[in-house]
Amino acid sequence: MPIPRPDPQGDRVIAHVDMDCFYVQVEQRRQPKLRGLPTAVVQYNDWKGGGLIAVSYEARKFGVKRSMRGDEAEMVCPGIQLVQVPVARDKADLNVYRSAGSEVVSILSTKGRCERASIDEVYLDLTDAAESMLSEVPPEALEDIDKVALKSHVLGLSDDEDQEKNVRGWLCRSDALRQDKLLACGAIIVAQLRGDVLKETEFTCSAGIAHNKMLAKLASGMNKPAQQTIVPSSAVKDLLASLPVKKMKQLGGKLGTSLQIDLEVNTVGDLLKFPEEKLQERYGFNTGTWLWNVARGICGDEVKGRVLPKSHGCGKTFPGPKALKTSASVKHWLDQLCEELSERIQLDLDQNKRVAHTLTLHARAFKAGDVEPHNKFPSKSCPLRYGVNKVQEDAKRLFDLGLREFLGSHSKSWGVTSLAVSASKILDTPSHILSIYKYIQPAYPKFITVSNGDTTPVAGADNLQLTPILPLSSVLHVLGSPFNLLSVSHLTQERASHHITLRQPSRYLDSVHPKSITVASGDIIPVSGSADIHITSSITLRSDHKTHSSEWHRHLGRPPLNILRKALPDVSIREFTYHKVVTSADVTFLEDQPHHSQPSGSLLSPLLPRPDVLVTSNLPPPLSTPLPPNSPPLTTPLPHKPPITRVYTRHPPSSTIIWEMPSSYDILQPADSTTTSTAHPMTNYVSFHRLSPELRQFALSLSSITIPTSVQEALQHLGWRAAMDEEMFALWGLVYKPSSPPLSPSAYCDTDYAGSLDDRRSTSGYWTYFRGHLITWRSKKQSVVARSSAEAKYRSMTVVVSELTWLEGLLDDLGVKLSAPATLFCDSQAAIHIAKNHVFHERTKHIEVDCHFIREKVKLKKVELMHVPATESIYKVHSISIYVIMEKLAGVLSDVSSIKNFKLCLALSLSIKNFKFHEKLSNLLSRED
DNA sequence: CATCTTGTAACC
DNA sequence: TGTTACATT
Ligand SMILES: Nc1nc2c(ncn2[C@H]2C[C@H](O)[C@@H](COP(=O)(O)OP(=O)(O)OP(=O)(O)O)O2)c(=O)[nH]1
Ligand SMILES: [Mg+2]
Ligand SMILES: [Mg+2]
Repeated sequence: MPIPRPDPQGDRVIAHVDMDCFYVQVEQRRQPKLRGLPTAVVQYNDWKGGGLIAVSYEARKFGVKRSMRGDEAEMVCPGIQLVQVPVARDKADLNVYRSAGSEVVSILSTKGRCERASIDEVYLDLTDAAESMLSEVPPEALEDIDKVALKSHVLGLSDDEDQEKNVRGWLCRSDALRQDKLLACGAIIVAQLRGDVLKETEFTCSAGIAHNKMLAKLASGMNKPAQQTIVPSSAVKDLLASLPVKKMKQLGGKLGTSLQIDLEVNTVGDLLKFPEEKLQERYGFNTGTWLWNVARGICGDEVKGRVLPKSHGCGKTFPGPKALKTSASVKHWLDQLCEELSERIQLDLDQNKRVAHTLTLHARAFKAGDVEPHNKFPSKSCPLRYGVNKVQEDAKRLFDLGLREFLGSHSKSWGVTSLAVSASKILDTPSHILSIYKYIQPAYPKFITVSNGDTTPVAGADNLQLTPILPLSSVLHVLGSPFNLLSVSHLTQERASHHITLRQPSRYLDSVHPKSITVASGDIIPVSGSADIHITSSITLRSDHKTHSSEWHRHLGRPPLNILRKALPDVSIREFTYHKVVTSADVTFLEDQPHHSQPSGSLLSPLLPRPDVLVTSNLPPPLSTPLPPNSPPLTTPLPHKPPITRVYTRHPPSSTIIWEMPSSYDILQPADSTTTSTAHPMTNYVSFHRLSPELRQFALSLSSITIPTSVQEALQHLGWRAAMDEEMFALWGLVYKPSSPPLSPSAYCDTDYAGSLDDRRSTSGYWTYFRGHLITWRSKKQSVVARSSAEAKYRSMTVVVSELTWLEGLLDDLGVKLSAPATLFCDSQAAIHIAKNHVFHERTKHIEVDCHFIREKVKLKKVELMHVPATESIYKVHSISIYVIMEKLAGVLSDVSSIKNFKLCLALSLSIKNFKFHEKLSNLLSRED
């Protein structure tokens, strides 16, 4: 239930976007011949043709409804195309819809705060975008308005013969209320976004544009498919007066029924006559207030800036005779569910750097002979430990715990009718903890004997994570080999989610000329016509369809390209599309310990009959025909190989890297588990409680001067405002040289060594710029205890270097030739010294690897290190973490993910930090007196 | 015990 | 921490 609150600002511009018959569109994109046909997506189909969960608009005309049985749908709509939901591990696998949803979100989240409300819908807060549009290019000044926008429905606007002209008139009215003008701007922005979505994903959607979430949601459903509806304030009263209560979100269930039956309220308007107190009395304070507001079209619920899910779950029902009656069958299904869940949280970790902290088990069960089941199977939860086996083990334990409670003293037989596991309390994680492992290559043999007896050189090794697209089933163990192998097709797909740029000349060979087993590394390189295909004459392109850059960037967890484009107004950016490219040069192995098959085969699914790709130690001749310009990606499947007689077995994974986390990983635990965390997860790593006693004392002693609690508050105070201006100038003015900004990225890194005296781990942050534009930023707690501030600083530099390397790679992809090496600003001469010099103090394994990495870069002139004197005010090595301050502000600001807010927040944080620094100084001085 | 799966949020 | 409602039911 939304928190009742009066509308904070009545002129927000909120949009709700909902995909049209979403799963159907996803399937139609996969099988274009289904387009235009009556189609439905059906889940399982052995029993009565399965259940429908999405229905195309063509099929709806025949009366086909969601939740119908497949058989029934075929009766009312002969010839209906029924597409089955993918199945994995004998259960529905919704990942393809999840990632299609993410594709859409990555486009819709570019114009304002975006809340992913379900797999196919988002709320957008377009207030800022609409206001800048109104002040810069108001609709009335536009000569040409997006056709999509002209097709908007405007509630309360009388019909006209030329409806488009009519709508244009409404959108461009110069004497309209400011509120309506803002909505008009919002509608134009939404029209643009919907056009982008269609262009980039081939999906259509519908949208509602209004002043709050409730009305926007209502509107998005009023005209479907592929349309948008605007709700001006003036239309709200009439709209609600005739709206059946059940149509309103949250009133479709019991509460709505109670309104109808107990209060004889049939339309939302009918609610108007009930005083707030009456509603509160009957339905509780919060719900009562909410209802009272709903009747008036008021909804202060804010658009949360959240595009990732807060939990992952998977479950399965075992209806009727399928009920599970033995502990072994429960274990089997729990294992399946946990395997899927593990893959999904691992993917979240890889892609989003988030860690789930709670595992919950839900089940439904009955007792034999129980007619009136009086108790339910209780849900149980426990801390989540990463690793498939551990999740499985814990889930089973939770089940057994629940079962004992469910059965009580009875020892009757039972049946389980549903099982579900979920992972929740997902927190953001320091970004580079895992990346350290990338640079620690396990020792691997120089040669390997493969299944046909050949000896072949090993070109390289790598660590990979199991993911949905790189599942256990693609991991092969070769008898006699100390390594396990991956199939190239799976590996390629896996690699598609990592950006690996081929810079060095490598050997490539064609998988059409295989000779012996090994595994190739997959890669992504940009392809523009034929321009980039010169890397080798023997590349095999494998891609089912072109993948748009936006999708790659989402995979890469990167900010949208438009930020970068903004930085390059005068540079023509090459349009490009990424294709998946398979190269088969480097041998990639997984795991440094071989695993052997287990005699009891429940974990072993069918063996892969043969390896996918064969590679020889000798380069085969290059492809005789180079790929022609603009050739479409080859979709040829890998060629059929003769069966190989060697036995391959699979094994449970043990490569889950999080197991190998240093024990310091537990710093991610919330400082105080009873504290409710704020919306901003940083509080879980850096928080007031975690400060040393001295620092805590100090922070508390600052009460004499009011420290602003929000950016807004600070902006109103002249002193703070001036301080922020100064910081803003220092941060952005310093870098930005409008006359001729250098074509090279730069970055700053900062470390608060003493910011965490209690655990001696440093917090570091970085921000990267390109021509004065902030491109990426992050702050995190370092995972390793540093021995000196120089080392702490040095560590944060290695992180930012990898970020710069990425940025350079991206710019290169975009065809931007850099005019100078990237610059890394750092305030620690000592750290720069470490980076520039080959000799330095003995280090742990971790830092040796890191150091090596950064020194290579410096040597290669990829990065230039610059010392920024502390007086330049960007970096002052204070003992107060600006992240502690930022975290507090961020809690209030609620959205540090937008660049504008981030800048303001950072500037204010630095101001506060400076202030505290001076306070501390004067404290120290006075004490010395 | 045959509408399945999965996500959010409030309340306790 | 566990339960319930709602969405899409
Ligand atoms: N498993 C399951 N999935 C559902 C159910 N209802 C909807 N979904 C899935 C399939 C839908 O395509 C997707 C989005 O739901 P919507 O309510 O937005 O409906 P849909 O997009 O299909 O049609 P629409 O054009 O929005 O009316 O969510 C359901 O009852 N069970
Ligand atoms: Mg939809
Ligand atoms: Mg929807």
